[in-house]
Amino acid sequence: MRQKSPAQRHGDNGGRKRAPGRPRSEQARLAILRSTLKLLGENGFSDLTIEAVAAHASVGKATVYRWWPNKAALIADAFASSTTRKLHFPDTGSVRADMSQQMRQVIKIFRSRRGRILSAILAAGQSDRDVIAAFRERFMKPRRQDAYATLRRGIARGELGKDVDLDLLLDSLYGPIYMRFLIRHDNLTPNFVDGVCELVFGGARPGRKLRARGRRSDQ
Amino acid sequence: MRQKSPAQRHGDNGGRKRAPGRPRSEQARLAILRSTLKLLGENGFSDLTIEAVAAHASVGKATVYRWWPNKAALIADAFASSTTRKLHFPDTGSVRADMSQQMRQVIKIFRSRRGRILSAILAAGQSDRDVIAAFRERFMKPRRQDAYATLRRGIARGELGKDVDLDLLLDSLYGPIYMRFLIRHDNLTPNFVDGVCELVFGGARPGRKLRARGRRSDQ
Amino acid sequence: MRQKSPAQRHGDNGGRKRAPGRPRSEQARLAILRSTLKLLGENGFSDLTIEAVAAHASVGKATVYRWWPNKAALIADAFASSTTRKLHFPDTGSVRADMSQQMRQVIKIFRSRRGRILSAILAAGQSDRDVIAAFRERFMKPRRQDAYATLRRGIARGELGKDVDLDLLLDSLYGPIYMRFLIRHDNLTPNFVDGVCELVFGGARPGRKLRARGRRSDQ
Amino acid sequence: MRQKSPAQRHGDNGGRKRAPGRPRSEQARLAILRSTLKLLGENGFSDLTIEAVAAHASVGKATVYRWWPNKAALIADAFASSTTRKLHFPDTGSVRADMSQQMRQVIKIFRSRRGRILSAILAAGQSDRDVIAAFRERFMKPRRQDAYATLRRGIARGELGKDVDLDLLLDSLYGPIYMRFLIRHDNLTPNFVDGVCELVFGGARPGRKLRARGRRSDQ
DNA sequence: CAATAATCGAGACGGTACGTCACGTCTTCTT
DNA sequence: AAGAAGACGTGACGTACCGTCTCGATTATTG
Repeated sequence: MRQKSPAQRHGDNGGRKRAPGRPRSEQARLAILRSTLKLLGENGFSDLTIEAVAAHASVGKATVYRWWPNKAALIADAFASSTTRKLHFPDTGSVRADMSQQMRQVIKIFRSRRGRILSAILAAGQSDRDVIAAFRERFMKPRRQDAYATLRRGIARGELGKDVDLDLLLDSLYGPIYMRFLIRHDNLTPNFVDGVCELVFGGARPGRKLRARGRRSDQ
Repeated sequence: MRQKSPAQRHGDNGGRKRAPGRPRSEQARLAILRSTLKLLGENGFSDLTIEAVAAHASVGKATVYRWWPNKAALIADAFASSTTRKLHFPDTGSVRADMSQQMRQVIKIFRSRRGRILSAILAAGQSDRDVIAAFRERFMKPRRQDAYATLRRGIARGELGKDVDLDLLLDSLYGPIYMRFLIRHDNLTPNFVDGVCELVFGGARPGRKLRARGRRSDQ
Repeated sequence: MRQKSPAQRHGDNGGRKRAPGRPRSEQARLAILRSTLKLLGENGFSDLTIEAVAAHASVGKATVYRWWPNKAALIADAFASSTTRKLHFPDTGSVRADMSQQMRQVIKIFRSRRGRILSAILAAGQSDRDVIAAFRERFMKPRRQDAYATLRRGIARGELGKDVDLDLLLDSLYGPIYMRFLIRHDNLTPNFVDGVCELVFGGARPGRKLRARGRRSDQ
Repeated sequence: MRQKSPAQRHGDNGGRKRAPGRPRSEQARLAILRSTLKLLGENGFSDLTIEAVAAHASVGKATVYRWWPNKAALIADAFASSTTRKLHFPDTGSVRADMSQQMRQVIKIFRSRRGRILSAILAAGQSDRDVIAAFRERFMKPRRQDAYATLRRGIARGELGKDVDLDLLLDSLYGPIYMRFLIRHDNLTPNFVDGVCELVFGGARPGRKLRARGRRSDQ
C-alpha cells in the first residue's frame, strides 16, 4: 500500500546489495508527507491536490506519483507516518477508569487539528477501500491490541464477564465517540465519555448477561 | 441549503403573487435528483460529476448550478428527497425490543445500495458543514423524534431510569452501528445489534446509575 | 433586413386594417437601438451581447429576438437609425474643394466615438454579408448619390474629364481614408485628406488620361 | 504578441542555458497554427472556437491557452506564420508598371481563400489593437519596405517628384483595394487596379505638385 | 575513472471537469 | 398579440488538476 513496486528495491533486503542508480531521496519523501499533512489540515480532503503537495514540498510531481499510486495512498501514508503521539492505556486497577482515561485522550485528539486530518482520512476511505483498510491496520489495530490487554485485566479482576465479546465492547465504547465526531451532532466532552462508560460498563458487568437474556425471553 | 436564493421566489410565499418569469421546471428538478442518486449509487462520491448528472438527466449544466451551489448540496438534497422508506419504531411494550427492531431495519438499509449513498454523504460532510448539517436535520432528526417517543414509553413503563440522557443513550446505541458502517471493520449483523442493546440497555436500567457512580467514586 | 416577417404587419400598409393584438412598442424599439449604440461604443462588437442590450433597455430578451434576427441585424439597424448628422457636400464652384471639405467632415466622424461603432459594423460585416450590405445601402449609397452630383458639376465645369469613372474616382478618394481608419496605421488628418485629393484630382483632370495611357504603352 | 511570457524561455537566449522542464512541442505549435488557418478559412472568425482548434489539432485546450492569450492572438500568429507566398515587386523600369503588377498579385490573394482569413484578421483587429498591430508589423510593413524601394527607383528615374510622400502615395494606391475588399461594394478587378494607378500616378508625376498647389490657391 | 542506471526538479503534454456566460427558445403572467 | 421576466437546453469559455512525458542535472553502483 505504502509504495509502488519500484520502491521495493529499497525495502529491507537483508544482506543483499543495494540497487544501482540514484537512491530514493529520503528528504523528498519526508517533505511530501509533511506537506500532505499540512495541506490536509488546512483545506480538507477534497481540496488537497497532488500539484499543491508537490509545489509545497518543492518536489517534482512525478516524484510523488513514482512512490504513491494515488491521493488516497498518499494520505494514508502521511497519516500513518504522523502517529507520533502515544494514546496510552493506564493501569489504575479499574477497567472502566483505564478506558475512560484513554477515551478522554482520544476525544482530545479528535478535537485538535489532527482531528481534521483524521476525518479527511475517514472521508477518503468511504470511496477507497485501501484508505479505510490502512486506517484500520495502522491506526485502529495497534490501539485495539492495547485495549484488549486492558479489558483482559478487567476480566481477570472479575470486573467484566468472562465471555464478553471484546470487539463488541470496544465498538460500543468508541462508536458513540466516532458518531459525534463524524456527524458532529453534539459536543465531544469528557462528560459524554463518562456517560458512555457508565452505560456500557453497566451492561457489561459480570452476571448481567444471563439475567439480561432472561429478561428478554420473559417478554 | 436546499436551494439558492432565487429559488425562494417559488417557496411557500403565502398569499403573495407568483414571481414573474418562467417558473422552475419541476420535471428537471426531479430528473436531476434521480440522476444524482443513480450515479452516486453506481460510482461513489468522488466519481460523481455535475456534468454526468446533467447529461443523464437531459438537463443543462446551468440548470443544476442555478439551484444547487455545489455537488455537496446536490447530494444532500438528493438523499433527503429519497427518504421514502419508513424506518419504523414498533410498539411492542418493551423499549429494548422496539429499538432493536428498528436498528435491524437501519443496518439493512446501511448494507443496501442506499448505504453507499449515505456513506458518500457522510464523506462529503467531512469537508462541508452544510452537508453534514443537512444530514442531521433531514435524516437523523426526524428519526430521533420517533426514538424519543419510544424511549419515553420505556421510562413511563419503568424500563429506563427517569433521569436517563436520551441523546447519550441513542448515540450509544447507534454509534457502534455507524462505526462499523463507516470504518467497515466488521460485519454489521443483527447479532451485533443485539449485543449493543444488551450492553447499553443493561447499563440503562433503572436503579443502576447510582450504583455505578458509587463504584466509580470508590476508585 | 431590418425586421423579421411579423414586423411587416406594421409597415406602411396603406388603408388596410391594423393587425390585431397589442401593437409593437415604439418605446421598446428605440430603447433597444439606443442601448445597442451605447454598448457598441463602449465595448466594441465582440463584447456586445443581446443579453446586455435587453437588460440595459429594460426589455425582455424575446422582444429583441422578435424583431431582429441576429446581432448583426440589430447593429446594422441601430447604426442606420443613428445617421442623424448630415455629411454635407458644399458647392464652392470647385470639385476638389467640395470633396475635400466633405472628406474632412468624414474623418472627423471616423475619429469620434461614432467611429468606434462604424468600425464595429465593418468588422461584423466581414462575417455577415447582410451587415455589410446594410452598411452600403444605408450609409454609403446615400452619400454616393450626393457625391455623384458634386462630381458631375465638376465635369460640367470642365474640371474633370467627361469619361471619368465616378465610382473609381470616389473609391480612390475614400479608400485611403478607410484604409488608415481600419488598419490604423497612421493618423487620419486633414493634411492627409489634402494629399489624397492632390494626387487623385491631379490624375483626374481632363486630358490626362490619354497621355498616361500613352506613357504606359511606351513600355 | 506571438507568445505569452513563459515562451520567452525558449527564444533566442544566446549562450544561456536552456530552461528546465519539458521543452515546448514544436509539433503541437504547428498543428495548432495549421488548424487555425484551416478552420478560419472554412467558417470565418466568429465561428472559430479554440475548442475546435484544439480538437482538430489533437491538442489539449490548455496547450493553446498556454501560448496564446486569446483567439485574436492565435489568429494573428497563424496568419503571420502562413505568409509563405511572396508578393513580389518586379523591376520593369517603370514604377507604375512595377506597382500595378504587384497590386494585381495582391487582389488575386484577396479574392482567394486566404482573403477570407485576411478579412477575419482585420475584423478581429477592430476590437483588438494587438491584432491590428500584428497585421501591420508582419504583413504590411515588410511589403511597404519593398514598395519604398520600388518607388525610390521611380524617383531616381524622374518618374515621381522628389518630395513625394511615400506613405501617402502607397495608401492612395492600396486604400481603394482595401475598401473594395472590405466593403465588398464592387469587384476587385485588374481593370480597377489600372484605373487607380492611372489616377494616382497621374497626380504624382513630377512637376505636378507646384501647379496643383497653384491651382488650389487660385480658388 | 568512465559507463550505466535510477533518481531528482521542472514543466509541457493530452485530457476531463469545473463553474460561468451568452445563446436563442420557452413559458408564465400582465398590459 | 406584445410586453417584461426569467428558466430552459446548449455549448464555448478560460482555469485547474489529472497522470504522463521529456528534458538536463545529480548521485549512486559497476566494470
